[in-house]
Amino acid sequence: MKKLGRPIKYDSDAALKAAMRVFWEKGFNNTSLDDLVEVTKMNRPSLNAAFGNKKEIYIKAAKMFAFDYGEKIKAAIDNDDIIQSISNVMKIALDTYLFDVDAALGCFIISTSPSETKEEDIKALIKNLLSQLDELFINRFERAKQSGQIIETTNPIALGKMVSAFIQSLSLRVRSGNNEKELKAYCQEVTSLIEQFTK
Amino acid sequence: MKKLGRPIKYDSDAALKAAMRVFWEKGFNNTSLDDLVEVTKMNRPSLNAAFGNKKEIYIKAAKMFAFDYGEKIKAAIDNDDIIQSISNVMKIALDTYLFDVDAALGCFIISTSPSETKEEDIKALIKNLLSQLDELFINRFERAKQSGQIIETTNPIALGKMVSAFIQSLSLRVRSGNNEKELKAYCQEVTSLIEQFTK
DNA sequence: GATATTTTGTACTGTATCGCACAAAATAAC
DNA sequence: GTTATTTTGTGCGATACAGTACAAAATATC
Repeated sequence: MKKLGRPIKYDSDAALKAAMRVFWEKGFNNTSLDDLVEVTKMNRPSLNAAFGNKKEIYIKAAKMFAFDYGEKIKAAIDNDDIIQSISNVMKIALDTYLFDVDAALGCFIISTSPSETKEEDIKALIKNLLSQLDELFINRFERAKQSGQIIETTNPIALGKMVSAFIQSLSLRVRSGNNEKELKAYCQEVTSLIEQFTK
Repeated sequence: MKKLGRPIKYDSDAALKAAMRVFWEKGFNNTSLDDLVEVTKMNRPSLNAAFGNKKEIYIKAAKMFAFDYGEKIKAAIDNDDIIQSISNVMKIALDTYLFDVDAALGCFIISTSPSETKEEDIKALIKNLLSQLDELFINRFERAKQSGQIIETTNPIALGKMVSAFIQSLSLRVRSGNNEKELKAYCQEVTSLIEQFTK
């Protein structure tokens, strides 16, 4: 059954993706509604009807990023060998942060949210991201310890938070303009360090 | 010899500190010149004459933060015992990031610069901070290895970048609203992890 | 074909903002 | 005391921006 009234012209999902891309590059404040109108190919009232005001669009974009990113990380971490698992994660993170050839944007949230922490709901985005990353890696290292891949004296929680920190630092390194060669070497160093904890 | 003309009313150093405080809390874009006028107790033309335009004020504030922070870290790292050394650094970092009781602002640069990377000179602030932190910790771990405190098979570079990453993550954790208890526990975990690399 | 309903597109309103102009004030030099 | 010089303080001008009002357009229902 079709909807009454004039049909919608825009592709809601593609529009949000495009909005995400601008926010990701320019941040919340440096992105204007005019920018959003341009990249989404929507007009201002439609933007508002579809996603709410500017802050609400930003938050929807951030959540979209976090969800997609989370799915990719979960897929990458799913490997029985702990070293391969972490190595895959670092690779996916770097791919995501580099986004495409021209744009080295880092993590959407780490790059754009901390300057907006006056807004409690934006502040919460960071906290959620960090705790999700922590939990993901901690679980993975607990599994690795149970399967005997990690030496007994190490704390899976500490290891998990270590990888979490490395991945956050990677975002900053990407965003601040490190070149791809440096970044790949960095990921390699992380993996090597974790090998020290394996049997 | 006194200067010609009407005497300057403001305290240049105190004004820049006050400006730094606002930028630190609100970020570059959410801080208005009116805010700066208010906290510095200077008028707009004086602000401009003393520090340049808004972006130049921000950069001067960021450099002031980085310098002061660097000095504090260098003082804290100066301890013959590597564990005590890193423990001191984490404590100083947390103190700096918490700033005072009411304000949990994180690192000035990590909290406010990444959203402004369209400006190359602001982007450079991040890169400089990260490489300074890296270098500081790498040097420290190299010394620790030479003095036989660190086990031979570990790479001082990897350890240095690990602490660097932890300290950056700490900033994000502070900024996103983790409470002091959680944060202190986090610092403790970092220290414990490093003990795994000591003899 | 007429009517109701929903989206579109334009244009506007009100506000916040930055940087600067200009005269008054305060001091040193003469 | 007069003049030159520098800072102060007020206020302006120009711009950018977010959100919305309103009429036109496009479709479903009757």
